[in-house]
Amino acid sequence: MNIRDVAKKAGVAPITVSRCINDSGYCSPEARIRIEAAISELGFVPNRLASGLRSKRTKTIALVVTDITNPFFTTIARAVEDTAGEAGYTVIFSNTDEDPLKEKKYIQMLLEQRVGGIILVPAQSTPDSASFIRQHETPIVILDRRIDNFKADFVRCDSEQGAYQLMSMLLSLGHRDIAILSGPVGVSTSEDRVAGCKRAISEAKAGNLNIQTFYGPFTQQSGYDMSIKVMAKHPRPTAIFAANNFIAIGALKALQAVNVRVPEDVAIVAFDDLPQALITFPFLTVASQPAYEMGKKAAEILLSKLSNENETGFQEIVLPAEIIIRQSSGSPVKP
Amino acid sequence: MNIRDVAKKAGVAPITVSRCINDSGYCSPEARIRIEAAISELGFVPNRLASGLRSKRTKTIALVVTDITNPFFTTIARAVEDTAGEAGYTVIFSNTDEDPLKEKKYIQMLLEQRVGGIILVPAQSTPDSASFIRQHETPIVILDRRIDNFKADFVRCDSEQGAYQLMSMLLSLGHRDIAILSGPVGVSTSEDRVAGCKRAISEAKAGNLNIQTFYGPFTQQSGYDMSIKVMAKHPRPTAIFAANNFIAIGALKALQAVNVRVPEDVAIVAFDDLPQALITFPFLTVASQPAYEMGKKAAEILLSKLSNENETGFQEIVLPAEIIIRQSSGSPVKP
DNA sequence: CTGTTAGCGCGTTCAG
DNA sequence: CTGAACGCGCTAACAG
Repeated sequence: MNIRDVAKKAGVAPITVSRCINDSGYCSPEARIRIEAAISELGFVPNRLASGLRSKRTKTIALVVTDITNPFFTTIARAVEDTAGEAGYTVIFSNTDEDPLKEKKYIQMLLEQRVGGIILVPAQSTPDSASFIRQHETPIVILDRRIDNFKADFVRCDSEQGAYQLMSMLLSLGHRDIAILSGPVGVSTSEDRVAGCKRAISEAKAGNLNIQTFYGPFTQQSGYDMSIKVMAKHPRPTAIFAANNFIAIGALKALQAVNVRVPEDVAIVAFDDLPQALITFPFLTVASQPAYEMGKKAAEILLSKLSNENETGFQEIVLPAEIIIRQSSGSPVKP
Repeated sequence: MNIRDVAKKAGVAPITVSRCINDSGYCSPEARIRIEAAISELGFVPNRLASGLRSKRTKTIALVVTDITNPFFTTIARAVEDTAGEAGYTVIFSNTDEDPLKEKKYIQMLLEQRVGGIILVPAQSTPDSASFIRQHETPIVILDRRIDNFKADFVRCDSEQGAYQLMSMLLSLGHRDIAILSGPVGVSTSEDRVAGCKRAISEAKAGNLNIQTFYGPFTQQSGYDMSIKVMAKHPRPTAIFAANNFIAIGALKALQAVNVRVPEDVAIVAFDDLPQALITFPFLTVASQPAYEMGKKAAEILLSKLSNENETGFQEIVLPAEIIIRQSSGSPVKP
């Protein structure tokens, strides 16, 4: 079953069917009616493989993230899918588990499928994967995390500023012994958040500051382990900055395990909010990232690259984090 | 750049390159070495569009779910991707938002792409979408929810039994006024869970039972709204059965809003657990579905259909729900 | 065990 | 504005 069968049935040439299906070129209204009738009568489904092979363009894009179980990325995935779906694109999601090897393998697969473009949350800040994509003339948008020495469209949240605000809050509440539970070294969001904290600290000019910084994966386990370690220290910190949602939850569980009250004994602030649909009692004071907008913006940029080939240079979109004050910081709650 | 270029460089025939890349047919070790050298030297990436067009098989499957923001489906997505990825398959995820029209649109797109097979969580129990897929000779595995009058491979959790156990627990704890906050009518998981409740109720043979059943979408908002309504009734229920995780969270928020304590004033049990990575203080007594195993099993069945064409009829895999007793039911917590 | 030939279904190109 | 011919890159079928 192909467009020739449809053409025969509708009494037109195959190419007319093609133009009708793809809205490329003119197709007379009466021909369109006969063609559509033939299509539904035959149950014809156009073959995008053949179409893509011939035209060297596919209506498929890919989103590569590092952890699909993190609601932050789930929300991004949804945004990308909504945006791309409206434009008639299919989205392939891939999950790298922060593993550069898995990332490389998936990118290879995506290029083999000739996806039209890729939105990449890089597992590491080296440009290998992104360069590989670009070598194959596939448009790319970098999302969430920076890649060193690589010029590209880039959508991210202002991690530095969000962390700065959270840390400033802790300092203004009088905390002097603070633990920073960061994400992994070599990931820009980790580093920006630590940098934001450091800026707040240096601007505070407070005396007797005791700031400890720990690095580990963006996981609950890591947050738990780092917190247990932290709580054994003397002097014990009176506040914790958690670099993402999973680390924060790990920290809360650890403090619960060692019978430390939040926020009475130790205050906690965190980067990344959790979706309200999943949380019964919102408790954490957070810098919330506009995940949906980030995904939407990334998809829009990619789609515009795919329609207009006019290269207008690269853009960097930086969206602000929103500070949401709740109980965990021990700070006065907004009315 | 194509396999002919590679073949020329390696001094073999194009078909030999093809056989080497796909491990189909024999390729001498020395040829393989020369071919691999040529591939990496040229930066060649095989074109799966052409391959799929010719061979009428693609290394791509699709997973269609109704709500990608629900961790239950996220976990399934991850399982499918892990399983398929190992076998060299790419997965396309689609999200229907419980909308049959969106479902139809996505399935059309997937068939156009000639995916090798589809794992479908149907938005409704009518066989339209599934029949459409089968008409196009694409293997299909139904996941989570039953489709009426349609024979197919089917992987699900035993909703009836899980609900039966939860409801039995409430009854044995002495509750007589119970509200069932169900999912939508016409979705088999909803109906099975209500049926399980009803079986427990009829077996209990308790007197003075006052059971009210409400139906609504599987969302937090619906859980909230139904709970507010329920709490205004006289006599007020002393226990709530929530048909999924989102409904349960909505119920908890509603009870909090009207100053009803859980479990002291009202006990709550729910279907679906929430991932531990997202929850600080696990509180809900639940029937937990083996989401990862469900996704894995569905993917395995689909992949086996794709490799062996030997039709051995259809299988229905029913995995048990696990009852996890926590505080919300007011029942004695397991040691 | 390897190579040759032909064609998958479509869209580009150029002619009518 | 519509149609005919060709070829995209690959592999099935068959030959050597």
